[in-house]
Amino acid sequence: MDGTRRGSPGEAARRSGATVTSAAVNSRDLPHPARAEIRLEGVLHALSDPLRLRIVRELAAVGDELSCSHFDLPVTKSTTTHHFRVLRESGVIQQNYRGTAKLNGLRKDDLDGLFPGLLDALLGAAAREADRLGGA
Amino acid sequence: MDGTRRGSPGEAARRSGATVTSAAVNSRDLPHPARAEIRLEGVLHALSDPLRLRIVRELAAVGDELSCSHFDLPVTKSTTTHHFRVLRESGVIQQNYRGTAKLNGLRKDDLDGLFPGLLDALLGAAAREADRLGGA
DNA sequence: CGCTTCGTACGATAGTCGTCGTAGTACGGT
DNA sequence: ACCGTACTACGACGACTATCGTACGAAGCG
Repeated sequence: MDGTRRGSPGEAARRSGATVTSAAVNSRDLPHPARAEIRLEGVLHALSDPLRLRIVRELAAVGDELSCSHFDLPVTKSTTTHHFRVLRESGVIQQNYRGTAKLNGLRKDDLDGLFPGLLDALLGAAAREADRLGGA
Repeated sequence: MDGTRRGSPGEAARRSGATVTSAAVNSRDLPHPARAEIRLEGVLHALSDPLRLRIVRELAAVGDELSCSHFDLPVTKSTTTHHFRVLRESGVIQQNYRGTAKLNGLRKDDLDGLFPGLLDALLGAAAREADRLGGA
């Protein structure tokens, strides 16, 4: 599977919103791929994991940013961090530190810009499958 | 990643559609997952490999069944077989022996039935990305 | 029948992935 | 200053994956 070298430091240091409410504490910056850096294969791979798909679905349902600790996943903290990192590095979500918490938000605009209709189709498919399998 | 252990030989030996275009020479039968057995995560995982995505794209573009040897992939025969198997076992394609050749066809009906709009969105996204990246 | 073509099966190997535990860093409250 | 909370980093481990090479089976053609 090739590999989106995560090493490259600089770049992609822009926050979209600027968080005007308070002082915008961006002491720690996290490396995000720029929109043009997002690869379809990476997105599909990120979403091919049940845990990650679940995270994305919840994020989409809420429509807002959620902290990592908000999710009640059946894995340890380390693993959770790992999954969020995969999602961030593939360009599916964006993460910003907010004090001690880290807020995760879907990069819906970027995804829709690159692949119109894909995210909705994916989310719809996931909802359908959850309904189909969970409808016991 | 768990799930779908392919190791077990027997099992899942049902063809769903049967899709009998012609005389259907089914001397050697290949195990396909039934429509209800297809899992979104499996499909996404299958499509997250560049080689396999390319195969599916070509299959969709032609709209017909193609033999394995039709594809000119930068890997050996063994690896090609492997990729086609992953695609078949995830429910993305169906394979039928036709004399010495093996015809591969997209399971568009099943996929559309399970996840309406997903395949088209995926194909569209792949086309867009190919255009974006290959537009050098 | 022998030979070629098409594809499979069976290792083998190197790399990636998901998972964990432990230790560590950053921020905020008391 | 101290401690708790939130998340990370690193190392490890087992499982899976992509790739290969070689050997094999099945269908068709001379």
